[in-house]
Amino acid sequence: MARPREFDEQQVIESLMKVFWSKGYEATTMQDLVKASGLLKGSLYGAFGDKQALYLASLKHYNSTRIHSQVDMLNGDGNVRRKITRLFDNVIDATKRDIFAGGCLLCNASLEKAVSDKLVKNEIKTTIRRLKVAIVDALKVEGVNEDSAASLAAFIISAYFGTRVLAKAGAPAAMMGNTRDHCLQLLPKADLNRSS
Amino acid sequence: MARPREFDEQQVIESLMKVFWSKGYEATTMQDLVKASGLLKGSLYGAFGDKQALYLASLKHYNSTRIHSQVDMLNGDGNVRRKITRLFDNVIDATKRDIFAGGCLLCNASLEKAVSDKLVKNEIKTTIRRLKVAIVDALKVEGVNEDSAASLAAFIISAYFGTRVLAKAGAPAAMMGNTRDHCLQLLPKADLNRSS
DNA sequence: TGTGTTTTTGACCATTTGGTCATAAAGTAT
DNA sequence: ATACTTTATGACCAAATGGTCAAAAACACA
Repeated sequence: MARPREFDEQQVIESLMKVFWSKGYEATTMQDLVKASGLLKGSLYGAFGDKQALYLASLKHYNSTRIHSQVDMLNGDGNVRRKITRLFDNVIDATKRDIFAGGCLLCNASLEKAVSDKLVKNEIKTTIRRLKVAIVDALKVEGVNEDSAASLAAFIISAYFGTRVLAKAGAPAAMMGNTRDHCLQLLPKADLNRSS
Repeated sequence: MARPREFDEQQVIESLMKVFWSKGYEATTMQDLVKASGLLKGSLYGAFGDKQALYLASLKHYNSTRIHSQVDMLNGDGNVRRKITRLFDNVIDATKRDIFAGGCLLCNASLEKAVSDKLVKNEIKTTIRRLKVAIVDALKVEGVNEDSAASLAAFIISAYFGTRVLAKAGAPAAMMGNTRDHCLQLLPKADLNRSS
């Protein structure tokens, strides 16, 4: 048909995302994105669109690679206690591994772009809804009724997001474990009927 | 001695703060600040310093006018349950009154500037510490031991910050009340000994 | 009234910003 | 080969950015 792309789209988006992740939308310049991606400005615009589109694509990429893995875990096997534990521990582990100071791009986007960019807000709401549904379902499996599950899931997400904010504000790593343990306290205890 | 200031410093800072509050640091231009304050660029620089200094001053003003009132309330009379209830309800009420979409400047600063600006990070940490100490003290009054109180206070702040993020991401107003109620579940029940 | 000091003013600046576009290059299909 | 279509390239742009500065203005004090 015509001249083919010389770059891998996913790979480029991953590199763009890292910039937005660590610097935020406004503090990121097209120069930063050009340098990080290895492409030239014209190619970036041609392939993805303007800066807002690049950000939206980056956020979607973040959600589908970083958040969706958590959703899959929540939808997988295991009891709720184990799942919520892993929800936090996955972040704790990642924090210990990297020195990366970007925090959670989903939270960052919520505070920096949700109000000013409708498409971003929509992507955020959809992703949070997915997270919530996964937690609700995991709770219902253990016999928690619909309303309690919905209420509890929203609360856990609040606590989860809050820790990501506090962590970026310089809170010690132990704080995240502390928050995790308090969330566990609110969950139904292991089903003793089933283990007997 | 010399020519006196023609403006009220607190009043100007209040107007600057509102801009940073609603737009964030990077998205705010000196033009925005000039328009909002009524001063000219030269006066702003002469009186406060550069943009970073304006932001830091705005954040400190936010903390001393918006957060410190919460700290005072926590340090005042009443049992913990009532205090934590009011901690959330004050925000819920303010949200219902204003259509203002700035969220919490302390949270915004945590995600946008804590990593890149040491002075901002310090101000944030100091303010959060004050919040935490106030909650810890309120808990200790009710007989909660030091360690439990510290752990619980940190958790409540996580939940509190998390709701502010979710709210800005478009969560319904009821979510904040839901988070409040779950926090209350973790608190010691009203001291029945004392009421008998 | 005159002197000294600080503020106010707005013109000015280099640099950077996000974004465009004509051209060249690189493929594919005939 | 040739024509056609898409991509890559980098020069280019108007506008906006944060920040400066010399001059004028406004006060306090002697």
